[in-house]
Amino acid sequence: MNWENSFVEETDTMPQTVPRSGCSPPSVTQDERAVPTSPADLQHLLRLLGASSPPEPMLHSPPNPHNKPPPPYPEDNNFLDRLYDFEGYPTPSPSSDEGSIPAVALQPASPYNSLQYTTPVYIKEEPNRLSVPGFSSPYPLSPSGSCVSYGSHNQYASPVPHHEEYIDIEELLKENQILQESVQQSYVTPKIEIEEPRDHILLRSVLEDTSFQKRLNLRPIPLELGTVKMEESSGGDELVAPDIDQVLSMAIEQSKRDVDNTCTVLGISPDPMLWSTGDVKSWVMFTLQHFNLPMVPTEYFNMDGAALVALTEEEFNQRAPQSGSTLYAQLEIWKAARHEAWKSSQWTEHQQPSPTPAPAGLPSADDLSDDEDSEPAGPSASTGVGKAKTGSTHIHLWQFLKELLASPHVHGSAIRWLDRSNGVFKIEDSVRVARLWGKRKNRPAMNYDKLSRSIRQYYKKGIMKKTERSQRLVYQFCHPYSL
DNA sequence: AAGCAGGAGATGT
DNA sequence: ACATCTCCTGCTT
Repeated sequence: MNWENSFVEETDTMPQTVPRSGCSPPSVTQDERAVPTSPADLQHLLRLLGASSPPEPMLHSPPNPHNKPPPPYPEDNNFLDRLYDFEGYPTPSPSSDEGSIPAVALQPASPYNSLQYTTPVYIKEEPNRLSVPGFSSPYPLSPSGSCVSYGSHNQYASPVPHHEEYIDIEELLKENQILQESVQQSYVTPKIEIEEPRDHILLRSVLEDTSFQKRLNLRPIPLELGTVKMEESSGGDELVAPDIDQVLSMAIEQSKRDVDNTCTVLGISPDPMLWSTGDVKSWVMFTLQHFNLPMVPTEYFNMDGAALVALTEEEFNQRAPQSGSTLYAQLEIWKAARHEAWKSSQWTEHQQPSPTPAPAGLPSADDLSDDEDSEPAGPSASTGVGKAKTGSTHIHLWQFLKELLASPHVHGSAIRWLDRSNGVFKIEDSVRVARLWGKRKNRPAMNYDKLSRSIRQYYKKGIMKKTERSQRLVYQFCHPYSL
């Protein structure tokens, strides 16, 4: 593995011929974030149920008396910072010309259930709702954890909770596991049927039990999600029976979005069946990083997506003794998410023509998976914060390449430094790099031929130069640009 | 076949 | 105006 490049990106010190984009702090005001207080609790609930949420290790797992999160990734503590920077999260950029979000509204990936967390899970009564993770970002329904602050980005840190309680959610998790198994089964043998709310029975029964609200000192959850409004002071606290369908659909939608966002970050298809060997390795590395699990040699996962999907949990554990179960569980989530995406696409086609992912198990199309940065389909999207759609299309190619280079754990199989100090890098997977670039610039027809033409334009601009010994797919930044 | 080099017009912001 | 994007021809690996 060549992941040892753990330098700190310093794009902000680079010459800014054009303002960087997508890095302005999302000047979020309370009004903008028209999210009801109670859905914050709902988000917690969804996380408990493993609907999909980032691991948020410091928020939901281990009780940390010092309120100081452990370093997310031992090999590269700046990884998350950079990843979030890449996603348009606040980086002190002197020349941000827009307060918008990158086109790919990248959110921390996290299609992840909570099965692997055996430690008690926190549920918090958050006096300051605005800081509840997932709602302090401009992406109302998105991931949770996006704004978790590592390092310097503490302006988005979650406040110290006033009080916390533990609950035992083993039962919920068990239910969730069963639920997932059923979903997985239906993935394996996809049938053309619309059986929407017939499944999830266990989840439904759990959700219908509102006693947890009192038990956990939570605010009641008014699931008038279609007309979500922020009514902070009016405190609509009357108990409303949760609409299970909406909770479920929120959970599923969230799961799909998280998966899709990870796809954007990694440049892979949302359907594991379509993954190439490189995709599989990227996903494995990313997931291990994401869960703070020990790295394993990528050769252990030298297989394509179809082979990966076919692995049993035991086989995962053989390859990665300490993390096989987690990887396996995550893959299950991905499968389920694809299945759900496919199912919903089956009947949204009749409702309204909206671009939906290619059906899982029907890999007729290519794996472009351009659906990831779609606006949050969740209810709170109706409040008009929607600026995530067309974000940082102004980014320069050289900046973009440096972004990729700055996340070797994520993109190391696509592009990596050969000589960091001299700015020499190599594109290992030209197709993927071009695909990522095309997504970022919203240019679906982008390919490496065009991308490389743009790189060549940099020769006479003094941004890049030819390497001494010309090698295929090897380029070199001119001095100040490589810093 | 894939990549490299560079001209030239088109395009989006 | 600028930074690509797109298409192209010819060359190299």
